[in-house]
Amino acid sequence: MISFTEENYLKAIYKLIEPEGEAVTTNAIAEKLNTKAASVTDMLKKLSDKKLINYQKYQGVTLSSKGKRVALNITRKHRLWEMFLVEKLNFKWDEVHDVAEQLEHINSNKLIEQIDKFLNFPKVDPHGDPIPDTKGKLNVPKSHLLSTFNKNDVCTMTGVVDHSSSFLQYLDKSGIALGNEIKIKGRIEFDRSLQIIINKRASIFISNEVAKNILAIKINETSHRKIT
Amino acid sequence: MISFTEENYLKAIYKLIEPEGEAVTTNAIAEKLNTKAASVTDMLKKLSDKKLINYQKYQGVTLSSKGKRVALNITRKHRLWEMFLVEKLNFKWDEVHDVAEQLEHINSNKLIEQIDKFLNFPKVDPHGDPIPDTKGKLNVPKSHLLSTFNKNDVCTMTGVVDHSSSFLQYLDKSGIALGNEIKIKGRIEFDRSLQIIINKRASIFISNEVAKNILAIKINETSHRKIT
DNA sequence: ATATTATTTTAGACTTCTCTAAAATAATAT
DNA sequence: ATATTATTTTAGAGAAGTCTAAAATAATAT
Repeated sequence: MISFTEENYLKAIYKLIEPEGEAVTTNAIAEKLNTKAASVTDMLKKLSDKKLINYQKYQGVTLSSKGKRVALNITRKHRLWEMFLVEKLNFKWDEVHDVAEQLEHINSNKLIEQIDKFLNFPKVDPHGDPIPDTKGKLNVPKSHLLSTFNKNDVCTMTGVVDHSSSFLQYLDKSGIALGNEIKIKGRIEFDRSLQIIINKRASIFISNEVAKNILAIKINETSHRKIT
Repeated sequence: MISFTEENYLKAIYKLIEPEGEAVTTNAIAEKLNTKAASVTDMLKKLSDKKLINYQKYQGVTLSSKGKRVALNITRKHRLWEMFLVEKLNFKWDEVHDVAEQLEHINSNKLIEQIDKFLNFPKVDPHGDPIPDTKGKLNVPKSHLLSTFNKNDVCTMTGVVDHSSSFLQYLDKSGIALGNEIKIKGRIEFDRSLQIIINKRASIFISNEVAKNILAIKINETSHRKIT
């Protein structure tokens, strides 16, 4: 049996490992879960005893395959519930996180599979994050930061990096949404802000900071992206 | 803040009080929650300190108005979730209880109000139990045990007393469902079983034990019920 | 009315998860 | 290479909820 708290630790560890694949530190986990390093160490021992993580004192943590399966399953439930809230219950994409955080711990296979079916088996959640399948497979083309595209590139917005309500609400106000076509009109050298055209109509400026938090996939073939 | 466990105690107390309105004993609560009397006593002190119940040593428990409000709110959530599972996710009425038991503790006003709206504001759950409104009001005509009706009475089935899957599955097999018209054809003196006609078509026999677990409302005006 | 039985409460201990403070280890700076 | 700093772990204790065994109270039977 895996407790509510253990599930949260595994999910946090998964999220911290995901981007780079490197072992995660005690402090990083403590910060993510708003708890103290000492509490984390206690829990790491427990998770290690249960073979859910690979852990050696002072050496950081990775997930075992068993732990990864659990983490992906919670992520699957979280993202399906977010989708449900937005698609069926009129929630906005900046309102779903806290509720999904609770719903993800509901334990019923039939329930989550029926939700999946009810939503017609979505591949991504309302923020564009991929929904793992029952086996934990993620099957979505890889996106890139909008900040790495070049002048005249045309792309489709596929996701966000920052999930905070303030950022999501800013995007709403600016008329930037998942699925939009975004064309890079140019970059202002002064502050590295980008001029973009949304859906061939609205032309707006976004800061480089914003561009670094938008994910997209290129449509045309003008040239290659550069690192920022 | 009311914990998960406290919510469960309040709900259990509410359910035990409901039928007769009498103070509830420590042992009754312990049995309902599959726990020990000593644990119950501890929790009763805590709930009493929080003014959620009226409790004096050895004298049994009733709910305070605050406690009743909490209990009704959980009941509301439980029954709305049951309805959701049956109406939208293809659950059978004998499958919903355990999942709803988890879902009822999800804390989000917006969520439960949207579920209510999504279901078009149902008045009763899949077992015919009334769903309290946001204020805790129950607004459904009072039903009676099928065992208390008389020969030639015609009634509509409105609910069940026993909620066990085995009983619900028995009703399914016998073709007895909520909303059915039931006519009392007669009573067999030998074992007090009833012969009934369902929806003017199927004629079957049910034991008095079964009749005591079916709730109904009379349609015609033949005569008056007697106690069993 | 008192003895017996049943119920309820108290006392003390255990589990899970948390914390603070101190000790141990690792990383960094000169 | 060693001193300083930062990170991590250990030790010990607290809160919530549970348990068993024993004590206190209430109910019942004669």
